[in-house]
Amino acid sequence: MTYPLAVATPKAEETRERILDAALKLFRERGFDATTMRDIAVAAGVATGAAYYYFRSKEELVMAFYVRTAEEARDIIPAELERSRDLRKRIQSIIDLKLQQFEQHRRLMVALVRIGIDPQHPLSPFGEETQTMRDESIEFFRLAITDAKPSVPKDLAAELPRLLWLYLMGVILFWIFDESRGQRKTRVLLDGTLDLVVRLIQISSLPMMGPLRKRLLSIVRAVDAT
Amino acid sequence: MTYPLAVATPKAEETRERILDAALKLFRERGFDATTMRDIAVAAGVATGAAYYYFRSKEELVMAFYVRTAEEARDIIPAELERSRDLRKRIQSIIDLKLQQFEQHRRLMVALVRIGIDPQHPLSPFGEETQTMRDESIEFFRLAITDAKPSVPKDLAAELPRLLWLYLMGVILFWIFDESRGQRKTRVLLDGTLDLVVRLIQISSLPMMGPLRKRLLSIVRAVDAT
DNA sequence: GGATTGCCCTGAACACGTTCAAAAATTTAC
DNA sequence: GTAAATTTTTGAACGTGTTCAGGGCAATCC
Repeated sequence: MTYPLAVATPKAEETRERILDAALKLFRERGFDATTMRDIAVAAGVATGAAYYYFRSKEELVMAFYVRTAEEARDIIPAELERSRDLRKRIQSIIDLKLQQFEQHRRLMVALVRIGIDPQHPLSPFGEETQTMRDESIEFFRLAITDAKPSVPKDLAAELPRLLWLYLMGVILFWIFDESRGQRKTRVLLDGTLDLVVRLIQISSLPMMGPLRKRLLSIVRAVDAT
Repeated sequence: MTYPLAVATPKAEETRERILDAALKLFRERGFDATTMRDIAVAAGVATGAAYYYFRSKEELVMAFYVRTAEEARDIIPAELERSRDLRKRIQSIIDLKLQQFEQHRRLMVALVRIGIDPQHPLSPFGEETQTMRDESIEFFRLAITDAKPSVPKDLAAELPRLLWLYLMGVILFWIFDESRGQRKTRVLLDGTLDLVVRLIQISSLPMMGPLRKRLLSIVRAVDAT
């Protein structure tokens, strides 16, 4: 594979950025499907095949946007988590940031989902290639629940970050397809389920709920095992 | 649109079946992506564009398979539900049948998911065009919970079928991408979560859980509202 | 039985994502 | 400073899903 993971020269980096920017601009204006690779090439002032030197596919251009947001989040989220110990607020702040980052390109995300839903695809958020990004994301949730109020039972704390990440994926998915004005439904869903999540964590901490919690955890672990 | 929803003559019906059968055979042998419309046409003994008289797209050929299974289920499921009053068994029997129907074409379902995940797409299971099928599927779950043991609280009974259908979609999704031997992980997930689902229904019936249940229901209703 | 209508099917043509051999530009080696 | 090697860029060509103007063919009408 001659695909450059790291771009060598500054000039190449500039070309790469120009192509990506042109692509995102057109995607936002006309949508993913209506934008052709030829359009992008013209807008970026390069030949038709140029984009394929930097990106493996049209879809990878969308993925590059996703990577950008992840890089941004790297600094913002830890700082944000410092601002409160409240479990609900912390979880919400992570989700809010993600949604905010995607806001400009909500429609575009459909294209990402179409890829992402297939774990065989190199760019899937569940696949191998994105593991680092995924782990980083999960780590944010681990950070969010440590020393939070209410506190999380120890056995649950091990698996909860992964579950919350899955919850985030679900919320994002819902949001992408939420055509209600200003995506109000997502707001409702988020408000409601966040309460529910925190409530369930509290309830599952009760002594009587030990068996139920253990059952849930054993499912998660069994399913997780490779 | 000149697309025929109902095929007129027996000859046309035969051609349609020949194209669909050829397509499914090739999909199963080589996979969805590796099979071209030209391959299908040759295998069915028709011209390249012929399939487009009966199916709007390559993807719709997969959808036609899905419709077939739904038609089969129409007779089987009600009979199956008669065999037991046990809530868990009833829910499981619906899910088991669906998975069994898809078994031969598990890999192919990835293509369906890629479409289905976008509610804008005419063939999405969440879209308008599939509403009848979806409603029918939800109706099976309503049938499953009526007069079942344990019994379901009345307010929950109104929304539960839809939630269970969503649960079914989730299990199918997991199963499609479950590459463990014989999809054992799905078995584990199903066993575990079915218990959990029934348990949660029981717990939510306790008087102390009224508020929590009401909260959950209000979320579901709010999100559901158009 | 000829004309008309409408269903069924054809296959060339189109637009697209993608590939690739080769050219151009740049960097490295001496 | 020139030659060699490497990186970057080109644009024609390929294979794909899909479209569409048209052609046969059977049923219906007069």
